[in-house]
Formats: sequence, structure tokens, C-alpha cells
Amino acid sequence: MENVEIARALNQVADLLELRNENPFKVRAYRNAARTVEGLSRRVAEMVEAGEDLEELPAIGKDMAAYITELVRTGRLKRLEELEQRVPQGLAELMHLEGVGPKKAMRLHEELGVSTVADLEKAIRAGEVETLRGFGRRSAARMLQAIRDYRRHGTRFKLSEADQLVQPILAHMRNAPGIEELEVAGSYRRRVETIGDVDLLAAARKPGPVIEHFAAYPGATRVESAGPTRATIVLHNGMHVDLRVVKPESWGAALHYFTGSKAHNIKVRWLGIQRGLKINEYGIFRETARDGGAARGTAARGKGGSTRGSAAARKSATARRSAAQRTAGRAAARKPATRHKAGPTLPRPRPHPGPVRLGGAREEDVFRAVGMDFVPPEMREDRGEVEAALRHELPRLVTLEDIRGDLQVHSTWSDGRDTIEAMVRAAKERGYEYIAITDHSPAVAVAGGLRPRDLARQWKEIDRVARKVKGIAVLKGMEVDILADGSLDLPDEWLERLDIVVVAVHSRMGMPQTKMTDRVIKGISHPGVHILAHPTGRIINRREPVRLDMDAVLEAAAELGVAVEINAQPDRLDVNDVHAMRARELGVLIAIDTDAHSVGDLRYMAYGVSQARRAWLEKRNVLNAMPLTRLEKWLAKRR
DNA sequence: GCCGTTTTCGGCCCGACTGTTTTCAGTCG
Ligand SMILES: Nc1nc2c(ncn2[C@H]2C[C@H](O)[C@@H](COP(=O)(O)OP(=O)(O)OP(=O)(O)O)O2)c(=O)[nH]1
Ligand SMILES: [Mg+2]
Ligand SMILES: [Mg+2]
Ligand SMILES: [Zn+2]
Repeated sequence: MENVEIARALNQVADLLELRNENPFKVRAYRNAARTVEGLSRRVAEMVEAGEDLEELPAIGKDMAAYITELVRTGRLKRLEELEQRVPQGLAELMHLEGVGPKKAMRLHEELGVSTVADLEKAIRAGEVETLRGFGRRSAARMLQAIRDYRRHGTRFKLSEADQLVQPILAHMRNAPGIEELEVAGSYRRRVETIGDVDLLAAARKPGPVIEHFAAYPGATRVESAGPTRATIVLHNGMHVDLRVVKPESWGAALHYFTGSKAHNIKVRWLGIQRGLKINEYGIFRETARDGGAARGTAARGKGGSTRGSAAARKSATARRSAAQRTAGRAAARKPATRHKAGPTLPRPRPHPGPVRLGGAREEDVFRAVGMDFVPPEMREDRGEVEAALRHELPRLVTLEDIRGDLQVHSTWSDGRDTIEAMVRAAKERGYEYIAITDHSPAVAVAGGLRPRDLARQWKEIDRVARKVKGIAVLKGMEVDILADGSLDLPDEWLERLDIVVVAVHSRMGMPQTKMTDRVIKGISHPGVHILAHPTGRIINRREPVRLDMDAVLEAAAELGVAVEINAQPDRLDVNDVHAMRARELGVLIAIDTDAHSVGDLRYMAYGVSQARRAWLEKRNVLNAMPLTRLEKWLAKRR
């Protein structure tokens, strides 16, 4: 069983527990466990088989370890099956609709017999939903819209698509009245390979006009919501764009909040609580002693100030503090400027000094307040970066500037669109020290694979270009196909004469896992091989990864001294961040290659570097961050 | 259900927007 399948089962349990109105912290425990499994660089199944102690993993305790073991051993989970018996099929699906959560889903089912999205649509059209207590015409209309959205666009957007799409919005927002700062936050800033929505953050003294300007964006089909500090619009292609606006003094805290990830935020805020601090998107606050327990039941003091108090005060107060009180505080905080008779029992003027603001103008303020080093956005996934930052042991992540060359590039000799000379010149312009020309081998006939005698001619051309274009080394390479039996698609005498050999699977992608794993390991075991390219073959949103025991492949690569590629094509990003992280742990070098098929594609390097950073890679982990002389030595040593 | 420079019990992030409400639950970021 794969990690994603285990994670899916645990998430399903969480959804069903939520529908059954279980303790929200228990629900979260299942989601946290799922996240751990999904972000794990190793196969949990293998860990179980090896008898390793799963309870050492974060968010995995006695129960979760047992559930995971059961899943691995039997392929089933009794806990899940029991819940499926008790909760009607389809209700979990209803929760995927925007604006429909566990409570509404359950009520729709209990009061209208709705248990599928189709049922819900019928009920809305029949006018049944709007008659429900707490529902109405508007919410029914909203649900109808949510159903349309759900059916239209299920998948997430590629990061590169988001990059395109964001440009005109940024251009529009730069003209917003009074805007002082503007940045894309969320998963986009963390450079996640796919993006659910675009999260924009702006700073302005007066947020109102900025929100209005945003809502008037010509590319929007509708405004989903708009309040005094935030708004959501929907673009023609279905992409949602969130805007949050704060005052400049809150810029850093807001950027931290809106960059996420959610799990990272929760962990950092919890560290704050343990240090007597409250961290939110407005800043970092310390509550004075007199401001704690006594004042808390009363209504809020507006944004940021509506603090819940010191850890000690919190402890004594939370017990006697009802949920109603909590929400009352929040509701009053909603419109602090416009509500004159704020909370129910607010005794103004209060003599106490109120919470002390410790910072929040800069993002570093948040980290410093809890004793952490600054964490680069790409690492903020709660995959150990918080603990590493507390120990001051964060890696020094590789940067685009560290990259000295590109080791997988195609030309017109196979399926590339630009000549060797053009590719070399473009590489030189990027400041590279070297570039490898790696056209396809014969078996990849659809991509114009080169036969050995073509290769001989190509080398003459490479020599000619190398003489003509000074200041960059041009390596003679090939992207050699790993055939179905694991042998390489080029005779040894030719392999030996290449400067660099990149190997990859391009056919028979549907093999069962053990066969595919044997095939790839046999492929890289050939002594002439330097780099394993796009190991899973996945195309994001289009083609599933091949079934491969990545752990076994990476262990073999470590033993053989073969490098593994992060293919920087934005629809590949293969290996992904999680596997690249495992490679690093095993001491496998990573080659970040653009697999460019035109000079323009060379810029994809940035996408590869982003994924490398998400994998915690440093310069020394990256093959093509080596200077030429070291690279040449490494290439020769492999022989 | 997990977890422990404060704990093996009692905590678990914190705030905005909507709709329908007359005081806030639900959902989402
Ligand atoms: N503190 C806190 N912050 C949250 C919570 N939910 C979301 N955020 C923050 C962190 C997120 O990165 C950011 C944007 O929310 P999104 O739902 O758009 O998530 P994100 O962009 O990370 O992923 P996405 O690709 O959009 O699915 O808002 C939460 O429950 N608590
Ligand atoms: Mg987002
Ligand atoms: Mg968002
Ligand atoms: Zn290829």
C-alpha cells in the first residue's frame, strides 16, 4: 500500500468523524497523521514490514500506528468501514462543495434526505433547501453556484499556470489607491507544485479602496465575498483569488500568516502561546498581567488587541469560558470602528494598559519572537522546519544563482526546436559554465532519436559550436532510453565515448511495480550512467507516475553513485520534493535539469530549484551547482 | 488522538465573512 492511499484512508476517517460531530481535536489528529504519512519520503509499508516503530513519527501515536499497520497488512481499515456503515455514502462528497461543511451536510441529509450532490441540486431547485431553518434563498443560490464550480474544475492549477495568471492581476493591483506593499502568498509563495487558489496580500493605510479596486478587476466573473479586510473573486477559468489587506505595521505578521502553510502557522502560534505570546496576522502581542483573565470575558479591544491572554491566565480561564463568550468576543471585534456599543458588558475606559505589541511589521519579527531562525517560504510545511529553526539548524538552501549549468537539453537533432548553437549561446547568456546536449536515443523514434552514426555527426557539430562559442563547456551527452528489460538503448562502445549519460524510461510505463523497479535499477547499474532522469514519468494533471519503489531506486542510486534528476519542466517536476528530500537523506546527488526543448525552456531552471529548496537541498547536494572541474572529475569517476 | 524545558492530564491557532440571526453558528482563510 502506498503512502497516499494510507493518507487517504485516514483523511476519510477524519471526514466521517467530523460528520458525526466528533471532538474536533480528534478529527485533527487523523488529518495530522495523514499529513505525516503523505509527506514522508519513505514508504510506510516498508517501515512496517521492517518492524520499525511508527510511533516515532510525528502525529503518530499508539492508535494511528495500529491503523497504519492494519492498512499495510490487510489493505483494509475496520475503523473506516464501521464509520462508513454509520454515515450515509456521499455525505463526505457534499463537504467538498464550497460553503458546505459537516454540519450543513448532516442537516441536509437528516431533514431532506439529501446524500449526494445530485440530490442537493434537486432539493435546491424544488425550493426545499431554502425553507430549512438557518438556510434561505441566498444560501441556496450559493450552494447551486458551489455545485457548478465543483463540476467544472476539480483539479488544482500548475504552479506555472498560476505564474502566468497572476501577472495581470498584480499589474491591476499595483494601481490600487494607497497600496504600499503587494505580494502573492499562500502555496504560490511556498512554490508548491500545484496551487489551489491565488492568495494576494496587500498593505495600505486604508484597506477599503484597495478591496474595491480588487473587486472591480475586469478578469473576474464574480465576487465571491468582500468585507472590510478581505475579498475573494473568481476568474473566468475558475481560479479563485483571495485578497487580504492589512496596515503596513502588520505587513510581516500578515505575510507570515498568509504564506502558511496552515500546519506551520498552527505550530508557530502554539510556540507563541507557550511563551506567553499571541501571534495573529496583525502582529505579535504580549498581554500584561492585569489584562489577562478578568478582562477576557468582556468583549474585544479590536484587531490584534482582542487577545486571549497569557498562558497562565488562559489555563484558569478557558474552563469557565463558554464557547458563546468566545464568539461574542469575536463578533464584537468584527467591526470595531463602526460598532459603538461594542460588547455586551464592556466597561470602557479601562485603566489597564492592554496588550503590548511586540512587532509584526516584518516577517522576521514572528520568527524572532518564538526563538526561530527565518524559515524560507518553501520549507514552511511543518515537515520539521520549525524544530530545525529552533535549534538554529536550518539548511542553507540552494539558490538559482548557485546553478552553473544544465545537464539535460535537447536540440533540433532530435525533438528540440532550437539548434545546438542557439542552445549553447542561450546557456552562456544565463551565465552557465557548462551545458550538456542530450538528445534522444533511437528507441524514442517519435522524438527523433539519434542512431549511433547520427551521434558521430552530432559530435562534430558540437565541436564546431564549442570552438565558436567561447567561455562555456559543451558536454556530449544523450538521454538514453531504458528499454523494457532494463538494458540501455545504445551500445557500450558509444556510451563510453559520451561525456555524460542521462537515462530514463519512455515506454511501457504501465509495468507492475516490481518489474518497473527492477528495470530502472538495472538501467542505472550500467557503469556508464550518470543521471536518472524524470524517474516517475508523471505529467501533472495528465499522467500518473509509473509504479516504482522509489526507496529501492534511491538506495540503489546511492550505492552506485548515480545522480537523480529533478526535471524542472513545470508539468513534470520529477522527482518531486518529497522524493528529492529522501535522496538527500541517502546522500544521492540531485541534478536539476530543464530538459529544455527550446532556448526559452532554459528558464524552467527556477521551477526545479524551487522544488529542490522544498526538499531542503543545499548547494552541495546539487550536481549542477558544482564548478566545471569538479563536475568533470565526478563524471570521469563514474566510469 | 497526540503530546510533554509546564504537564502522563489537559491542553490543542486565531480571525474574517455570510446569512439569518436578535446574538451567532458555520465555514473558511
Ligand atoms: N492560522 C491559520 N492560517 C490559515 C488557516 N487556513 C489557511 N491559513 C493561511 C495559511 C495558508 O497558506 C493561507 C492561504 O490559505 P489557502 O487555503 O489558500 O491555502 P494554501 O494557499 O496554503 O494552499 P492551496 O494551494 O490554496 O490549497 O492562509 C488556518 O486554519 N489557520
Ligand atoms: Mg491558496
Ligand atoms: Mg486562499
Ligand atoms: Zn525524457
